[in-house]
Amino acid sequence: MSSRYYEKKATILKALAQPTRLRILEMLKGGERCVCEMYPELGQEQPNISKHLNLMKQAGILDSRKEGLRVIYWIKNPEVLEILRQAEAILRKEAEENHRAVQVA
Amino acid sequence: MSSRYYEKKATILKALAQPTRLRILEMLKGGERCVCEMYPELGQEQPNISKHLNLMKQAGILDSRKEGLRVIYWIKNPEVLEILRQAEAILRKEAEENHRAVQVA
DNA sequence: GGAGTATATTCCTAAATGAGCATGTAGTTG
DNA sequence: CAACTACATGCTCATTTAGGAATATACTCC
Repeated sequence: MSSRYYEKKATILKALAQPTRLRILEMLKGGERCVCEMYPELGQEQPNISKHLNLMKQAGILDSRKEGLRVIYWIKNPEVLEILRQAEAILRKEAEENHRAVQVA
Repeated sequence: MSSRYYEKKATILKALAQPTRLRILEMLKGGERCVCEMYPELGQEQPNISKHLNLMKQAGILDSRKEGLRVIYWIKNPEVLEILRQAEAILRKEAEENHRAVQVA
């Protein structure tokens, strides 16, 4: 596989691998949202959230449309949800492991 | 969800979101490997590969054991493979989209 | 068309990241 | 136990990243 291939794949995963962006995705799981709804709930500056949204859009994870003054974003690829589910599964397994480790000790 | 939760989830995804590490995972798909086999094939310095391996181990993605002088690494959680598959699916969809866009233009 | 609202872009800074190089450490073998 | 092999760790540097603040742009409504 070409170097470009791995870079593109990394770009997609990198777009998911950030706490604020994971929160945004969590919100968008429930359906599309405008920026104005998201940044207050996230407790961050509007420009910061816009940048995260744009980054994910560039990575092919989100899509958006303009609606009057507002811009509505949504999750473009359902595969993203599956990736998040698998990451959660790994987290759960680790938590169980640590739990056992404590009991053994 | 707590801030810590999103950080942990991001840590797992971040561990995957890097070209060299994706290459390593590609190699480990085929079964466990020692460091000595991997770094020459990847064309990178041994310390660099060791650091990537350790990072993924800390993130709960890989596990390792010592065998004589060598250290053998393998993919600990099969969920990782599913994440990679989903990322590839997104890549394929994007490629198709771009292909259509070119034809339309 | 001017005020107001929603979003995007730019600039700046601190922190994190990835790579190479030098060195340390653990295990093997003569 | 000395030389050697396989890895890991530490240091340095260039680059990337995330956030805030200021500013620009797009759209609406009077």
